Amino acid sequence: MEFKDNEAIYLQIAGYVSELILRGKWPPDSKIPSVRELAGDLQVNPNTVMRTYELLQSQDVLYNKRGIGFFVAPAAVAQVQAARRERFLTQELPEVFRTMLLLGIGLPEVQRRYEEFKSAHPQPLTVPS
Amino acid sequence: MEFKDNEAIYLQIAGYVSELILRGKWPPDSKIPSVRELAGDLQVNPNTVMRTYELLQSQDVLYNKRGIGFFVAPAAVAQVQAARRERFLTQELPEVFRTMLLLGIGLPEVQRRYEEFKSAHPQPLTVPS
Amino acid sequence: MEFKDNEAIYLQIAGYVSELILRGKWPPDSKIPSVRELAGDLQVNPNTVMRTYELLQSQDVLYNKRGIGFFVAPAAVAQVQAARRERFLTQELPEVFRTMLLLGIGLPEVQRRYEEFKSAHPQPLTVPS
Amino acid sequence: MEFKDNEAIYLQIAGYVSELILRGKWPPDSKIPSVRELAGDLQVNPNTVMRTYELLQSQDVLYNKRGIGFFVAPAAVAQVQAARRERFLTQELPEVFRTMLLLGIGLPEVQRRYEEFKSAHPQPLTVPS
DNA sequence: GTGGTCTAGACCACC
DNA sequence: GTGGTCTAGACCACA
Repeated sequence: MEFKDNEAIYLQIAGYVSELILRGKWPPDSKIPSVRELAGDLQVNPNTVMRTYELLQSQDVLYNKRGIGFFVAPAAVAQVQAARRERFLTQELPEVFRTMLLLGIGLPEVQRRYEEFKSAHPQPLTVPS
Repeated sequence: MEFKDNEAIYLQIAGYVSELILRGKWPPDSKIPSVRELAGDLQVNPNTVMRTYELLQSQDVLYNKRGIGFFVAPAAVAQVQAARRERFLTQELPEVFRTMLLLGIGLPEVQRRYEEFKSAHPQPLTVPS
Repeated sequence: MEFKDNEAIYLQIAGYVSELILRGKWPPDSKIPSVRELAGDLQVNPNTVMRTYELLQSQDVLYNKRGIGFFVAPAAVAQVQAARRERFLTQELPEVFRTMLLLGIGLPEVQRRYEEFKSAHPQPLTVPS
Repeated sequence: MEFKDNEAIYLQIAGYVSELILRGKWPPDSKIPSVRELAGDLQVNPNTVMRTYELLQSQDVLYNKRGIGFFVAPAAVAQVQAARRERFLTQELPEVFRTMLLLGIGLPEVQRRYEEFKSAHPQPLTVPS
């Protein structure tokens, strides 16, 4: 995994973990990789992963069994999805619209690129049924 | 001007200045406010504005005449616009599409909100003729 | 390290750092002294060193790992050397030639002094094998 | 005349004036352009030219007749030439040698370029007899 | 520990 | 008046 330079690594990992949960790769109540394991995989300091897990725990996305590990909270999917959706619709989309108007990019152009994008990324982003 | 807490002030000012240039409020080759002046207006330390101007100068958005002040680079508008557009189309839009697919939000929903947004923000983003 | 009075300290430090890299004292991908450490060694304010590192980072001579420190960019040597060579051959040398013609100083004189210089400065400028 | 950004304009003008004197374009005891005139030609603030003239006057390169103008000092040529030569041999040349060793550029290469330079710039740099 | 940002204040050269 | 540099000191997020 590559990390961008303008966002804290532990937040980028939080996004990564959230997405795995959202896509069902890490199902509810399943044990997720230990701090050290994930840290090794991602080539980061264990403290950093710890921070991610603590954050997600405080958001009720993960829970923790002492001495055993971290687990996906049952309501995590709904929880994450709702939060993500909220932010997308109220924060990100308006910002996108602002930029479109500023640059003179219209909906048709966006639409075109959307179709393009979809055909390039068939269905890897949905939850396997 | 209010500043967000999660982005460096000098970068927010850079965005602010860039947008003024992009909208034609500060035309090419015109002198822009002095470091101290803008600092006073924005209620920040002159060093902070200085940092913004240095950044924009290194990006060929501003240039400088010794002892006189900072000026808008002639190619700044095109430069800024091209860079902004490039980033939007190749970085931001795909990220938006990813999120849409992830959250199951379709184009119609986006379209609806886009119209809503446009009617709420008439034409404050274009250059006055 | 002594600093000249007619050039900004942070630029002199940049030259100093570049030369250490060029000579292989600070190899590619190696961690360089922290901002505070170098500042202490050179007896300057940390902000000043910070400025140097930022400059060199913007020139792709250094890169940075969050919370860890600054590192020599792998391509730094080639990068620095190429830029330095280019400037020397296209900017500095012609200026020297101009001066020579203006003052009536010929190549033999220069050659003589060059040999003199070399014997006074054995090989302190090459990379130790 | 174009000005570099890394040297004070009044110093660049001083170099320009010195060279004209050195080449005999402005002979000893001749009146040189007024401050305003030269400022107009060079597109700079008269204060800046004034500063140049004051500097050169303090170096006995120019002298001044109140209400009439500035004149080339009789000993100016010798004076300028000596100072220029001194600086070239003791400051500039050693620096050039340092760079050559650092970059691995030998005398033959320099010699080659010197001949090239000379043939490209026939004799425009000598004093007309 | 690391970098990153900001402030306050100073001094300077320059136009 | 302008920018440019430097210091001292503070606070913060991050690894």
